[in-house]
Amino acid sequence: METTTKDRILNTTAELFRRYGYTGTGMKQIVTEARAPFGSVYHFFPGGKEQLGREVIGRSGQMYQDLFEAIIGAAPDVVTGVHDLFSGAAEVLRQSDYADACPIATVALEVASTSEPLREATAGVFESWIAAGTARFVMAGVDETRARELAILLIASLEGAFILSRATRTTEAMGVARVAIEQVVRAALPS
Amino acid sequence: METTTKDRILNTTAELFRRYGYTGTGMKQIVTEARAPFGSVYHFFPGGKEQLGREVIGRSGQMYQDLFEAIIGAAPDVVTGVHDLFSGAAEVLRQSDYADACPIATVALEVASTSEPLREATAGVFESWIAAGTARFVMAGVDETRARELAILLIASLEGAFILSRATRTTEAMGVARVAIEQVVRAALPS
DNA sequence: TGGTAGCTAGAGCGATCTATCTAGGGGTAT
DNA sequence: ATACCCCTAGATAGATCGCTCTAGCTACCA
Repeated sequence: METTTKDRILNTTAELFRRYGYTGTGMKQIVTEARAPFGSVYHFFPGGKEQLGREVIGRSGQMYQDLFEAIIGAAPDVVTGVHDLFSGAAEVLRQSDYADACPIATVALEVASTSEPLREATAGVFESWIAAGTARFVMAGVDETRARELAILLIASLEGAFILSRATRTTEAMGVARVAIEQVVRAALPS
Repeated sequence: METTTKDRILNTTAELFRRYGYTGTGMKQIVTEARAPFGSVYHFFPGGKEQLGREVIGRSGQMYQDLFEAIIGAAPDVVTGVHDLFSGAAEVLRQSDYADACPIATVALEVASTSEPLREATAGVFESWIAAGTARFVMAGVDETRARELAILLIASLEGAFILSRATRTTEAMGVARVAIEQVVRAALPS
């Protein structure tokens, strides 16, 4: 696992973006942390920091989508799945001393008005998360339109709870969001 | 209005933070945009960028809280107030070409793991927003514990919807969050 | 009129930023 | 062995970062 230099660069950059954001993460910092030679970064990513950013955003987005689907897939029903999702997020926050939250949100807010390619990359991730969530709710018997609304609400609440939790160093918001979304989802399921 | 140099610096910095974040905003950029001499920034804020950041966070937090209270205060009931709040946010997003969202969220995510004083400043803002929201729901007849949960859920959903809206350049998430929170609040009110 | 405080004004310092450059190592194919 | 290519390696350029410094302007008071 992670034997190649390129993989080390991608993984390290993803972790640094999650904690310090896009502008807050330097190329020097990336190569140092990844134990990679400086020249290798521009060999693998000739488009520079922006190209590296695009690939990291896409990769992190896919990895988190896989994680979401694994968590919800392992649960006996979709309400329990939602519960496990928020509980898992709270657990990661606590274990990382409130450093590791969503790998996309920070970058998304930073680049929304500065880099159109990066903004599109974050939008693509959110769209695919929404699509995945919609599919899961449809599978549980919710009609398409309502399913998409539930998916958007779930993701928005999760992201918002991440912000409040990281700022206050508390999982209170994550717990509140969990209970609320559980109830909304339960009410939307066919009886 | 905004006659003094100090006020111009504070207002300009607040606007730049909202669009480009904390690390993405430079001191040179601030003085240029504010048409202020460079020395004045360090005259008024001897603590440098961090002190300026703290004051801007506190000020923006207070201004937005006043705005929230004005919007909700002008509404005939609290559900309509919630409606107007989300609608207003969507309107500002559209009018600013999805540049102007929450002035605190971007900075909060950026500094959470890099500057403890700034992190505390953002936490203080969120706490006071939660307190204000809680008070409003209590006034509408909701018991204290549930009122705080509603306030947290409201703020988290709003912040999350800001992220999705800015990234996708759509107000869909803001609309979905609006309807959902309206219903949750309505259900929590005494009948 | 001279002194003082508050603010303006911007040159410039050291550090750090992203990115480019050249040079060389190491494996594979011929 | 030789040629070739992928990748390593890091010095360094040029711009920008936050910040410090000195000097001067303006208004008010003695």
